[in-house]
Amino acid sequence: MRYSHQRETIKKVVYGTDSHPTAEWVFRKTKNAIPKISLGTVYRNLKLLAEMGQISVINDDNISRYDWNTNSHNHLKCKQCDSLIDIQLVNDGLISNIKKQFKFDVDDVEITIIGTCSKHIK
Amino acid sequence: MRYSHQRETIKKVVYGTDSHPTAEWVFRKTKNAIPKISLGTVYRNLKLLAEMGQISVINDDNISRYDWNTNSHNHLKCKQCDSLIDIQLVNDGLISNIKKQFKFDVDDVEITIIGTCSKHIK
DNA sequence: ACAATAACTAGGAATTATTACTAGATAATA
DNA sequence: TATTATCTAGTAATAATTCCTAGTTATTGT
Repeated sequence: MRYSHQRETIKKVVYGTDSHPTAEWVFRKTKNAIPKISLGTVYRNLKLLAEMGQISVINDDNISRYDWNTNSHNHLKCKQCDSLIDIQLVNDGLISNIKKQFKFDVDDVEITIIGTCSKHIK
Repeated sequence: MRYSHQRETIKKVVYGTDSHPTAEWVFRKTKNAIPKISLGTVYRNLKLLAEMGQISVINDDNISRYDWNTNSHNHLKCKQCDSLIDIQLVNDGLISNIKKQFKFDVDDVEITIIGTCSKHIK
């Protein structure tokens, strides 16, 4: 893998936000630094960065969002403002339980709590 | 809402499988009964059935899959065979914990366990 | 420093999943 | 059974993403 200015910039953009941005958002943001960058380049490099384990991909309502936080963690998703908030739930026992109960080898546990965040509870 | 033969057939197709099928799969299956049915009709009716709470929609790797089981439940997702298996995890306390800790009103808890199912563990 | 070259990019075309549109068909109703 | 509002087939449009290609750039050996 060769160094690329585009890829480094894209990575910095993703690392610079907690908003779990879409490819489109990363594209617009990266354009500030590299006006001639193309959307395809953004997609290709987001994919590469994910494959290298430098960012992670979140599947949200059939569109991909990206996250600098590659540690296993969970999300609160607010239906009002569509924001994703990182949280850390402890699943001690859950994984070994699943393994025993279903003979299923667990790689990751994805938990998304859907609801209304504090800003939108009236 | 008027009765429609197409919609009833689509509903039966979804209710007839545990495989969490895609729209495309439902389309092909429904064609056996109604050869002239169109893909758009399948999509429209899957959406209507979901809005009426008669089926539920699962977001899997940026494509929608449908489920007759509308009770809140969780999934084991096997990376090898791409199958989704229904499971029921008890989250006693989790919801009230989230509510207290984050002032977040919980509607639903989505849990997907990613890994390898018994068929593919060697 | 320079040439060779493999990897990378911009730009646009292609693909995939899904939704929108419209003229004609059909279920409900009176 | 005539009316009408809803539904369908077929097709066009849209959105997110990937693919393709000629030209550009980082790297490596000289």
